[in-house]
Amino acid sequence: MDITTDFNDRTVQYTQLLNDFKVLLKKNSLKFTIQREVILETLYTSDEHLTPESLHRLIQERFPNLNTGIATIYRTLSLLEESDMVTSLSFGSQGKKYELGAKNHHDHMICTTCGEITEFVDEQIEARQHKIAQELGFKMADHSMQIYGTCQNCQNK
Amino acid sequence: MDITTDFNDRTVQYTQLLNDFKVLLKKNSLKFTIQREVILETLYTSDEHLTPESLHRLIQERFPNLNTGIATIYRTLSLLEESDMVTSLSFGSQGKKYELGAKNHHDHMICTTCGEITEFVDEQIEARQHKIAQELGFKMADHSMQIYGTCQNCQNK
DNA sequence: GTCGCTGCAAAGTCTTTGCAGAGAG
DNA sequence: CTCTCTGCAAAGACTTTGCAGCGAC
Repeated sequence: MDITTDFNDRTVQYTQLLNDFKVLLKKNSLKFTIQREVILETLYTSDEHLTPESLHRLIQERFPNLNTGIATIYRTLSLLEESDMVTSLSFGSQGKKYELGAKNHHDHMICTTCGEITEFVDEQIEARQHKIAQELGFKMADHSMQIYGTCQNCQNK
Repeated sequence: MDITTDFNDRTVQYTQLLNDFKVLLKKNSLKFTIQREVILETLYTSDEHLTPESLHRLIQERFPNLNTGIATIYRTLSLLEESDMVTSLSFGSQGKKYELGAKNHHDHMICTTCGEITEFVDEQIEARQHKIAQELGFKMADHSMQIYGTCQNCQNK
């Protein structure tokens, strides 16, 4: 794949995302602040699934003079989750982790030894899920699937 | 199906479960107490997915003179979860819910309006999950899948 | 200028822990 | 008898909230 194209795609995607966010804010008479942008941007930049705390730490590192409070992280994550711009994932005692929902839909394979999360999608499963919801009379809004196990790395240790 | 057989099946199942629990305790030099039995038995009896708090309330109602403390509920649930006798399910801000793992494996369809949980199993999905784990080099230990939506009841309101 | 937003610290909630007496093995 | 359990209350961890000043619009 051509690198320039790839870069452009990524840029366009973030611009798009940021724009969606601004529209969302305006629609609800909310304000676009530097803290909110930084949170969205950091979620976008990071490939990790972040806890409120790790997101906070990351933002403090990247923008030390902004001095963002943890309360703002919580408030913004709630806002983003309510608006379906981010989704959260919680498992075990490791707490709640957040990721941008704007990325393509995918499921998660979680290593219970090291905590690593691998993403995947399977069309067959997606199709069955829709069918099952229909059969049970549910109006399906969303779904999540996690497979737990030991990753290749940890198996070798 | 014959009712007597059904009753026997259920009885045997619980006896079996209780026995597994006793073996587990003995193996770890832990003691079999009335509180632990009551917790296991209440989990078995209840068809619901219980939070520590609702389990506690239920036990207080069923055995008022036992005066079981919430700390014991937490301690026993952790013990049971570590030993894979119960599994937990967490979603949204509604906290963590527990269910006996001894029941047959199944996935969950969750109504985000009323919180109702419906169980289901789909062989095709089960099979694909194993295949995917294998392809990604994971040694699969467990998995969970949730479909979120609106149940028939809530759609009609 | 107005009104929502932010950081701070205090307050909540949920869960875990220390302890002294009770109870299982 | 010994050593684990239990209930209680205190401590912790995580999250939310009230407030006064700040900043977007």
